[in-house]
Amino acid sequence: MPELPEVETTRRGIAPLLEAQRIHRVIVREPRLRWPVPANLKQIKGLVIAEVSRRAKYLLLRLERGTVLWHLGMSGSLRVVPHDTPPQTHDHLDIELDNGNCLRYRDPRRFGCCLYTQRPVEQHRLIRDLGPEPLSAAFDSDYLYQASRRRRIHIKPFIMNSQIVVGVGNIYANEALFSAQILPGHRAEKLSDKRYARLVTSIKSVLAEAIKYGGTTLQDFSKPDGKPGYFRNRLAVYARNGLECERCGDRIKLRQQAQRATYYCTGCQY
DNA sequence: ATAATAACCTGAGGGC
DNA sequence: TGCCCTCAGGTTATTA
Repeated sequence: MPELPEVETTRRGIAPLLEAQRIHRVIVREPRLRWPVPANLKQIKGLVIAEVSRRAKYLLLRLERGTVLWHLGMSGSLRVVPHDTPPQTHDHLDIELDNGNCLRYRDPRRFGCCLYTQRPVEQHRLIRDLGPEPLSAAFDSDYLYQASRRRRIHIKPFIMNSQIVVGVGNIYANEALFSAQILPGHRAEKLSDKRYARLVTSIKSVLAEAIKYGGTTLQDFSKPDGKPGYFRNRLAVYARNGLECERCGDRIKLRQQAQRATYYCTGCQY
């Protein structure tokens, strides 16, 4: 499900309800996630949540001691509800707070994970080798151009590689390449520095715009308040195959690329 | 080292 | 109504 805008939308929704709150207890109904929910998660009982931050698509609950790393996988979502709210199917995990609320995790496909580490989270194996944040100054055209040299991989899976840049999933890779007018099947090494400058600008603007609209709701995703994200109405190519391109009027095409649906316009992407 | 593929899961939707 | 097939927002592990 969630790409960076959906995770950031989730973070903004739950942070004010969690920060400065003390954890009352942890309830694990289904430990079989992407990685099994570890026994040490129970150790967070009694700790105060200092800050809810984000790195890539990971939500980080920074506690007074240690950090909870939370990934929503393809179908995960988080909401804050009164702790006596009856859990529904696929509500796998609750973090109850002293104030009577609980942070509830739902994830039908169980591709997400919830881990706890007391070591500096930057050194965690899931975090350590990640590329720069796409909305940071470190992600610029010079960086991306240099990273692309002697890379024969197609540009679309290249920008979806979290070691190159984080947070760009299938929806926004399609949208950013359309915005930059770059065909997704080009080899990364073939594109000029000038075209990378356009691509970097497009990635930043598409992600920032999607955050502004609260993310994209296709099926599972909803914001922590239960409402959908409205960026779906602003998608230019994703899930629009056969429809007219808003820029040139050609029909949007669909093909498979690295096992993912790729939407593009041969009229104006080149 | 890099790139392509398989795998992990459940649910929704379409065709018959 | 039900069965079978395909597909879905991610990432890691395995293979070439």
